Amino acid sequence: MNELPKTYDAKAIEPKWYAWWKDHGLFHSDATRGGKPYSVVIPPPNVTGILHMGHALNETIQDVLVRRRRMQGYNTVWVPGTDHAGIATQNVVERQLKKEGKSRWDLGRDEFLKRVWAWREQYGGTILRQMQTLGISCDWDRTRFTMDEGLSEAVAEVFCRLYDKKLIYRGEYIINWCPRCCTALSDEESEHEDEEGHLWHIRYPVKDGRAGECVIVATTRPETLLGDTAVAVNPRDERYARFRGKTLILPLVGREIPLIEDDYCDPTFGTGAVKVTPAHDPNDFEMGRRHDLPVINVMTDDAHMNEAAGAYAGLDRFECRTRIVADLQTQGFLVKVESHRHAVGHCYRCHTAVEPRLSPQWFVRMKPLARAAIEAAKDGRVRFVPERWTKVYLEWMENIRDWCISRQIWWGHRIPVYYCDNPACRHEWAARTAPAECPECHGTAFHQDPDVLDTWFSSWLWPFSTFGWPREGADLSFYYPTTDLVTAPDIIFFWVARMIMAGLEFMGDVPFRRVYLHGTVRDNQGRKMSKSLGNSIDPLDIVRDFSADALRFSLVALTATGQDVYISKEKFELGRNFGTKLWNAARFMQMNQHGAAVDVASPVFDPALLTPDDQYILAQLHRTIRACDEHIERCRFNDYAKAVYEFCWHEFCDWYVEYAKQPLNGADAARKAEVLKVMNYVFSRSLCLLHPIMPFLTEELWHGLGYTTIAESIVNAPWPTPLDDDELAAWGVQSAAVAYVSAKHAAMTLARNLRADYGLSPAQTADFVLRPLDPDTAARVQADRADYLSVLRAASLQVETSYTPPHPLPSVITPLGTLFMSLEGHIDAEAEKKRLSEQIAKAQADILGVSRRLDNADFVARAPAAVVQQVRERRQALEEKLQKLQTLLDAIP
RNA sequence: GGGCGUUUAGCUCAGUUGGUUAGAGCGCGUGCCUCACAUGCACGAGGUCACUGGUUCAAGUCCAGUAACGCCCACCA
Repeated sequence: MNELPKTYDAKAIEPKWYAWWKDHGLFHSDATRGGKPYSVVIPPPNVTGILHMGHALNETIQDVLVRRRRMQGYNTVWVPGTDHAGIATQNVVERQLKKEGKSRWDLGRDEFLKRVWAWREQYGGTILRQMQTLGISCDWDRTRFTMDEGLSEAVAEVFCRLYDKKLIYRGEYIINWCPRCCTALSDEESEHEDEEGHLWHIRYPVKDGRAGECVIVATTRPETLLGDTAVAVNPRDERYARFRGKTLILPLVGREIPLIEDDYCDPTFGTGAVKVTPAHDPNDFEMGRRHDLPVINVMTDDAHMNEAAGAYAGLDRFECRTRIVADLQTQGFLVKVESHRHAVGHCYRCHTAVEPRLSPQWFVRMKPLARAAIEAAKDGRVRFVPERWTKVYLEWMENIRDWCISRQIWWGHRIPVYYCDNPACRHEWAARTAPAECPECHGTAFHQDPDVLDTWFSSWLWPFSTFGWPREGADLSFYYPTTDLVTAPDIIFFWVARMIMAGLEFMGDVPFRRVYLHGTVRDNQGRKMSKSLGNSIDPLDIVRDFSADALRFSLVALTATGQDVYISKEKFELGRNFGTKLWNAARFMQMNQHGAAVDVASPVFDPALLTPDDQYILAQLHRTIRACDEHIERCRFNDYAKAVYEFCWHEFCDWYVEYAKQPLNGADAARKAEVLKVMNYVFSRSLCLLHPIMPFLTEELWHGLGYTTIAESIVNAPWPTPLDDDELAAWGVQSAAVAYVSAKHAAMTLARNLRADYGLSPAQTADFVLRPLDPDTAARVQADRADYLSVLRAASLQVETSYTPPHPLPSVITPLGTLFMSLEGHIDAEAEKKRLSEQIAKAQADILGVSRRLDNADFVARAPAAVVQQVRERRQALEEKLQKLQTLLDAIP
């Protein structure tokens, strides 16, 4: 047992313990050891990611759950890893290339991929290292990457199974296209944002019509008119009845296009006439199909106008828009411009405005997969916390659309589909491993699909691919399904929902039993933390300036279940100060036991030596253990943190340690030993309760105070078991001790106030033994703060009624009574009579109010018995108080 | 256009299945460098629980409506 230094040096201690934990394999998991499984997979951060507050919150919560289960003796596994993050990572490396003046095309596919892997080798471990400074207890031996061999095997397996079941198909549809990343996106990857745009009203002349005869259409994207192949109106729209079957002339282009009728058109919006551009709008595409319209794509991959745009070819889409509007204006086609607020999709990776575009892509048919996933949420096999997310999940599931899974990038799992190049064969097939020949014609001339899969196509397998699927094994059968998933709600569709579908489809069971969705970390103004806003707080800065424990404690304590949390740097003082407090409490204990061994593993208390204060702290400890268990079970982590905080600080340090100073400095060796026993028992269990939130500090104190007799590391120390009142009574802990101490506290407060306010000497108030006051002082008290008298009476009543000493105790009642009487002897009889009368009136009114409730048959019949009992007790207390007041009043001459 | 969340002390927020006198941290005021801790100790001030109506013996809590702020979803050009 080394002496603890005066200050806690987190910067040295935290890395020390983390290395020690890893060296001792304390986070290692082994399915073959059996027991009750508790398993969690981390939401894999992007391999390009750097640690931010969201990660810190997310991972701290998981660590709390995992560490507690480990202490409870579960066979615990927590799988860490990273996601290859297709587009994001490719973007990073492309930016790097750009600095060298090159593009990925200059390198070619193979060379480029080598560069990405090299990048990943060099920087890909960054976030994992950063995560370790938080102290999280993942089993690092299991670290996975979504492009590891095994996980890639899982991806190919899943693709082929779905392909064979015809749940994967290829087709030409309008998809969300990011012109900057040059790839298709899924619907979820296109983020809608309201923008202040315009609605341009454009005149489309009627062919061979009367002079000036035209149909006016309204559009938000005038540049797409170059690809128009029709104008549509609602068949019931009388305004356009006379144009039925006519042909219109496309402005600026001169192309002849038909006027068609389609129910899609809403006569109340705009002019009721819609320009139809099948290659650039999903609705227009559908209309084009219904009416067999030609499809004209007018844009290139990077959203410039192509040859089909004629004179506008080569222009950027927005430049083109400006030009088109100007030309329409000068040529008299522009009728008017309205401002118009509408939602525009943006790429979730680079925020470029998405261009709806006709393109051949791969899709997963989702409805068949969704069915089981809907059931699983409805029948509770998967539970969401907070529960409201169930509805959000179901809403999405029930309206699910097919998932566009192909991406026109290079970094990712390449689509395992092959095309035979033999012109006579042209066979297409999916294969788990690279084929040697075409299975149809046995030719060796074939090529693989150039696209890669959406990065989420590997993430949705994470809960079982990380345990070795598709291969069978002890890990998979023992740890799957995982127990809890902890994540933020923004990936509920991207990831959570899809994992549930994949788990049910490929494993036949849900991937996790419970999903806890925590809030978003925001800055003090409620804005999302982001680099561009410059408002982000780097968790590593907090670790440096405070400590990882302080970071963790503050985050957990400030985050109410599922609510967003607003953070500023000062808020981490909460955790730091708490850590300091505990550190000092430990130092105090160490100073007082002088290296003596204290039995903390299984102490036996002597009921004859336990004072009410000892009993009180023991009772409160067990109350706290119970509260912690309950709060963690219900994902109320802030309540859990506050329960430990409140107990350790205000009950243990402020009350018990202060109380203990007397016996510790006293001559009674037996008492002293007993107090140390109580203290160490309480403190060691408190450290256990706190360990899931503050792992480093608790480990340091565990060793510093010699608690290694319980367990070599607090990581494996047994989680405390709460004792109920009967069990505590067997130890000599009376439940009435709690009432006694709260009354004593009230009495002490009064005594201190009197001392402070009226200059009473310590001798007069020490141990509550008050000498009779001299008349002058008593008069001053009376004149200044007469209300003390009534407070004193209330306190003395409380003491008298709330505690029956189990054995002789330093009396609280008698000294208070002495104090009371000493003041009583020097009061103005008339004023006191008036005061007492007022008090009596108040008490009577209170009794009346309480009685009214008790006289109410409905209340007695319908309120819970415990509540009625409470009210009865209150009435009785009030009546006793009234009686005492009456006695006092009568005593005044 | 749908759905959800929030509104409680000067600030940031807790408040569980309705139940005795609505809590915490920070800040503020007063007194303390008391031999674990000034990153501290003790005491204290501060609240018509957004508004309106309803249900109930009882409402911060449940219901309906209103307002403000925020978030998510959505193929009205």
